[in-house]
Amino acid sequence: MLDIKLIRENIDVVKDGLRKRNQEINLDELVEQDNNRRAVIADIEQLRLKRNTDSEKVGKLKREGKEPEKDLIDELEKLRVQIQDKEKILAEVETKVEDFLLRIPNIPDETTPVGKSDKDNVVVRVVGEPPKFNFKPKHHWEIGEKLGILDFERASKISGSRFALLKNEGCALERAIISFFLDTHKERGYKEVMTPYLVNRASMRGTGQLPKFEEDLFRCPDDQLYLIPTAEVSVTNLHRDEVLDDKDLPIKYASYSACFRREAGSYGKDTKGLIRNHQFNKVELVKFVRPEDSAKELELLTNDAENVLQLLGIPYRVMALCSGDIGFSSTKTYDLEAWMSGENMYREISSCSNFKDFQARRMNCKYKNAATKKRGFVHTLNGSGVAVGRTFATILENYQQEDGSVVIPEVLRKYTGFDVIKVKK
RNA sequence: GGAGAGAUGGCCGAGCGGUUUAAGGCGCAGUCCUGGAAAGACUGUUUAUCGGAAACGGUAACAAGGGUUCGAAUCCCUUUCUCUCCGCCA
Repeated sequence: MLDIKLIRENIDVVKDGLRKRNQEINLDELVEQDNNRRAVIADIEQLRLKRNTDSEKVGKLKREGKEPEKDLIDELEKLRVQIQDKEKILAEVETKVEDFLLRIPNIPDETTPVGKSDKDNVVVRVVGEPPKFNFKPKHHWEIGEKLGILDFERASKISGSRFALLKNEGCALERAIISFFLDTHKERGYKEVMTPYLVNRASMRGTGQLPKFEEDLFRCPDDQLYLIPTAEVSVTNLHRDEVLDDKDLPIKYASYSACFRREAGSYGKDTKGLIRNHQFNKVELVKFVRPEDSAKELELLTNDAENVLQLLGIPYRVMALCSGDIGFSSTKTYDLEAWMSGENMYREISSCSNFKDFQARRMNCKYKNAATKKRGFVHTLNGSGVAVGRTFATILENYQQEDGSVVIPEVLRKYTGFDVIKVKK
C-alpha cells in the first residue's frame, strides 16, 4: 500500500511511477475521496468535543446530587444522533479510500528498467555454460517417466491436470533438494521456519495478494482460509502488527513450503511437466531490513539464491525485470532463469524482490529506530531460494545421460544416498 | 461438537457506568545523591490521526465489531483468540 500522504504531496511522482507500469489509475479521484474523508473527520471531532464537555457537566451535576436541565439533555441527545450519522458516513468513506489504496500497485524503483513487457527485461549477468550433448536432450517429463520417478498420468487421475506425482528415487531427490537448500541458506544466516499453508484474509492482504488477486488463489470459503501461493505470505506475516527491535535487523528467514496456485489465465501454457503446477514445493527467503539497507539487501538476497544454483552446477542468468513486468507489490525484481537443456532455453526458477515499505504498511510492521527513537515501517524483501520442482526438472534435463539415466549433482549425494538414477531393466 | 473461564499500557496487575488524566508494581530513561557503583529520592516513560514552525492542543484506541446511555475499560449482543473439562477423531 502506498502512503496516502505521499500521494497527496507528490502526486506527480506517483503518477509517473504508475505510468511506467502501464497502469491507468485516477489518483485525482482518490485525493478527492480523501479530502472528503478528512472533512468528515473534522466534523465528527468537533461534535465529539462538544459532547464530551457537556457530558462532563452532566456528570458533575449528578455527582453533586443535582438534576441537569432538560435543554442540556435534549441537546446531547441530538448530538448523539448527529455523531452516529456522521460515523456511518465516515465508515463508508474510509472503506472506499482504503479499498482504493489497496488496489494501487507499488511504484518502481529508479533503477528498475522502464519497459512494457517481459521482452524489455534486461540481462544482468550470465553464469555457467549450458552443457553440451552428443545426443538430443529430452524434456524432464520424458526422462522422469522413463525412470519411474514421475507419474503425471496418475497424478491427473487423483487430482487433475497440473499436478505431479513423485515416486521412488524422485521422492528422495525432491527431499534432498529441499534439505540442501535449507542447510545452505542456514549457513548464510537465515533462520528456518515452517509455517501454516492455510492463512486468513488479513495475511493475504498483508503481502498484496488480496483484494486484487482473489481468483489466483485456492480458497476454503467455509473457513475463510486461503492456500498460500508461496511461503512469502505466511513468513512475511509473521511480523504483522509488530514493532521490531532495531538491533534485531536484518531478520532473515528461510522456509520450505508447498505452494498452491490456480494458474487462472495460463490455460495451455506449460501444461506438461513440473514447470507450472497447481501444487509445488519451494524454499523461500524472506528479509525484514532497515529502509536504508534494502537496496543492498536485494543484491545479497539474489546472491544467496544464485549460490544454490552455482553449487548445483546449474547454468543460469540474472534478469532485471522491467517496470511493466514486475509484480504488483514490488519496486524492483531480479529473476533467476535456469538453463533447461530439454527445452533449450532459460526458465524462471527464482524471483527476488524489494517491496520497500509497501507490504510493511499493509501489515503494520514497524521497527523502532535506535538512533532517532522514532518508529518507521521496515522494508521487506523475498526471493525463491529456489523453486524445488523446477530445480528437479533442470537437474533431470542438464544431468541426463544418453542411456536415460540421470547423474545426481555432487552436493546432493549426501542427501540422496545415491549418485545416479538408473533406468530400470 | 458440548460446558465453563478469560483477553486491560513494554511486562505483571487493579478498576466493573461519570474526579481514569487507566491505580499500584516491575522494567526503561533522565536528574540528585556517590570517589565510582548499588541502594535511595525525584521526574519522565503508548500509539494513530488532525491543527500548529514549535510549544502545545483536539479526537480516537482497555482483543475485534455492533448496541444501550447525555456519558462505556465497566452493561448487552456477535465474532476471534487463549485456557480448563467432557465428547469424537488421529
